[in-house]
Amino acid sequence: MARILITSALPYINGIKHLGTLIGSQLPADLYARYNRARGNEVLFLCATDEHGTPAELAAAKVGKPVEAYCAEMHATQAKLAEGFRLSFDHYGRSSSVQNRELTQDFAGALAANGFIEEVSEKMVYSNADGRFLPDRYIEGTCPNCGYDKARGDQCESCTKQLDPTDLIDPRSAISGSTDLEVRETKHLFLKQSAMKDRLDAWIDGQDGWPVLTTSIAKKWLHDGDGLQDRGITRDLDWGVPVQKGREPWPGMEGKVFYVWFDAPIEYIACAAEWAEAKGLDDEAWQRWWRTDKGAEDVRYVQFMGKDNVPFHTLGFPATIMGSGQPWKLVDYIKSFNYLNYDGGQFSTSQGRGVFMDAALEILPSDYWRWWLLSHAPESSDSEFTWENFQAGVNKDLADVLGNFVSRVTKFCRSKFGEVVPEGGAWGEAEEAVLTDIEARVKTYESLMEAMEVRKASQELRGIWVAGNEYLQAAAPWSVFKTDPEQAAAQVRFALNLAVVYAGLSEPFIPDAAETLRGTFALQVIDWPEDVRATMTETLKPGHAFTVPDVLFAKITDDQRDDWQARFAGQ
RNA sequence: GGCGGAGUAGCUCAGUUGGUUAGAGCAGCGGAAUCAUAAUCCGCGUGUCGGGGGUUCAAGUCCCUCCUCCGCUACCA
Repeated sequence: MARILITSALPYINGIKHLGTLIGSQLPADLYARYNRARGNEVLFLCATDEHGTPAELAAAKVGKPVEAYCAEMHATQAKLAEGFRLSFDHYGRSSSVQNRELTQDFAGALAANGFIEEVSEKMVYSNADGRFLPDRYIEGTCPNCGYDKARGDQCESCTKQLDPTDLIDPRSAISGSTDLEVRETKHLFLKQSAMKDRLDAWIDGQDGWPVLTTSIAKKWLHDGDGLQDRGITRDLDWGVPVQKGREPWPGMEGKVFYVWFDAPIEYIACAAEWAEAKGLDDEAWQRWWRTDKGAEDVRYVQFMGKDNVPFHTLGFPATIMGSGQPWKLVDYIKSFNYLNYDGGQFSTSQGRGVFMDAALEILPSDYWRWWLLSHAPESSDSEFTWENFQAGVNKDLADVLGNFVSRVTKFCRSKFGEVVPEGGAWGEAEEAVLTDIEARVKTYESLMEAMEVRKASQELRGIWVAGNEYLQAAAPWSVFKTDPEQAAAQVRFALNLAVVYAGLSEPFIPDAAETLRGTFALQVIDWPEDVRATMTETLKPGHAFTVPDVLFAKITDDQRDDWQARFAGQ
């Protein structure tokens, strides 16, 4: 039994995430976690909210709440939505946890002790009206290049020229609009990533079979320009992990916090500690997942994330671990995703454009979203959500192919034999042929799931569903029944057991439907069909009672589709 | 500007290290069946594989060049 540690990129706390975020990390991570559990592997699946930083402070201020309270509320909201989408986290933690605070401070202390921390004095823009230092992009002004009057301090969106905040003409705070700005000297800690460049480079080179997207982004950062740059890991903010050298104060860094991208990945580790605490387990319980000196040597660690997160997971976090000199587990495989676009453009939080997690669950059950998103996961390039494609995909795959298969066989059985698995007859060549076909397909499906080929796995699963309809069409028990009821009984028995196999195979994609089928067939549990033939012969035996289910997946109508398309268009 | 990804049938996409007449699903057309959510099953695809040039016995697949779309570009996360 393998041990697999799975983490999904941490969703940021400042609001409800859209479907692109969901398919970019959490959903495929959940698919992989569910699959591995079903195959009997020991899984620890972790995710958490990323809570620190300026955007959280601003979002809290906007609704007039203390940032701690705001984060607590939003965490609860996101946790509830995650549950709604059936994301099977073993623990959904918070980067603001005590565990993460201490671990982050410990890492910084270890890095400093090993000479990987440098103190650098910088000039930053300070807003007197806001009472805070402003990150570059929170400074607005007129672009010296093109005259655009809403250029940001990091880049002008109009002419795309990269800027320094001091380049801007008539700079003002993007938060308050105040022009009472000044440049102040401030000291920050930098992580000397450049000193670990060769080590990181060799580590990336040593990885086998990582997605091109993952390695190409890492390589770009390693070799672009002057190579990997050192990175500031502290900020002049109130909300974050206070800068400390382990348990000791850090002279000269009073009042500063660590940068979110320093403490957020560490939360992957801290989250395991939170999990242990929540479960009433001791430290060894989580350390065996994370400390290679305490049992994590044989753990396979897989991370899921969108492409924007790749640099921090391939370079920043590994540098933090390597530089600590401590035996923490490094990631074994990074599955990265491109972006999901919405109906010809991008999802936009500010414009309310696209479908967000809360709205999605209000209009349709999670299985619909899970199936369509996973079967269209942006693996090789950005992909696009359109209502037409969504409607067509869901109706065809879930309602027509899978749902209707279950419906036709259970209803036919009820009308001829009652709500009980019929006895009599025996399987013949036709059934043998289908069995052989399904067995081969299941093997393919399993290897695709293991390779995290999400789209291809969904296609193979669909093919397995189609095989059931093909069988029924060819066997035609409704015709056979007229002359040979026993033979028809055997055919129906075969098809009913096929539905059980489908429930097991489909659970990672559509857990609610799998659960419905479990109830339908009055089974305690539906396991993964390790041996399809055995499952088919030993699960639903003659005389086993079942209940004809309601429609498994109602179809999306054209009216609904048009209505939603208009509703989520934004602006 | 730099870097990366993509450009294959009306739509969404597959196409291993170059090798038989370039594939799948959806949509469309024809047929079968009528158990089923008018649901299923079978059959039907002459597409300049973005343009051009090159290497090769052979290129969607390698090289060069150009075009288009998208992303990233390190202080939003």
